[in-house]
Amino acid sequence: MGDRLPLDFFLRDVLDVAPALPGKLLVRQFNDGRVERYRITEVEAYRGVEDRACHASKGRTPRTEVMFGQGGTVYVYLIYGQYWLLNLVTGIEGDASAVLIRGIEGFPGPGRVGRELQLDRSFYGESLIDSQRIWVEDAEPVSEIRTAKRIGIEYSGEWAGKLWRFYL
DNA sequence: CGCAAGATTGGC
DNA sequence: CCAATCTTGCGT
Repeated sequence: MGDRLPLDFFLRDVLDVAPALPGKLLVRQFNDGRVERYRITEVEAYRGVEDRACHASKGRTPRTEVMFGQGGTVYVYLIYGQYWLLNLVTGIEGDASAVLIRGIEGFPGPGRVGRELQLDRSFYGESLIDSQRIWVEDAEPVSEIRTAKRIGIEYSGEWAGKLWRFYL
């Protein structure tokens, strides 16, 4: 079992943080005290106000507010009225970047991740450094990280072509 | 205030 | 292919 990833891990460019996440352990302590560790298998980087695929490109709104703050926090949002998608905010204040957790071992797909982890709006802004219910732990380095285009953002023009998806 | 679209999933 | 289900940003 590794150590919890410290604040410094998240205070870097999202393009440095995202590829470092596959293989690491996403840890969740549920209400009944049960602790589960899930190996992260797939993520995507969303890089600030310039990245048209990033929600922060809409500007600072109640929804994107947390992304504009310092990294090391959780950004969750409900999509299609059904799934809570989990993002880890990265960078220094103002970077407005985050990593979408697209898959964990046994639960591929961002919607499935949120369902397995029983996420809801109360996780918005949660600190990955202090939280007693969700955090990330270090693990053995993985051999190879693959890259691909991000999924479901065809509307974002040139940004749709970036190889900002990272997976095992 | 109304409305269309959404970083998805599962079923037909 | 398409419905589910509801929040959000934007236009009127």
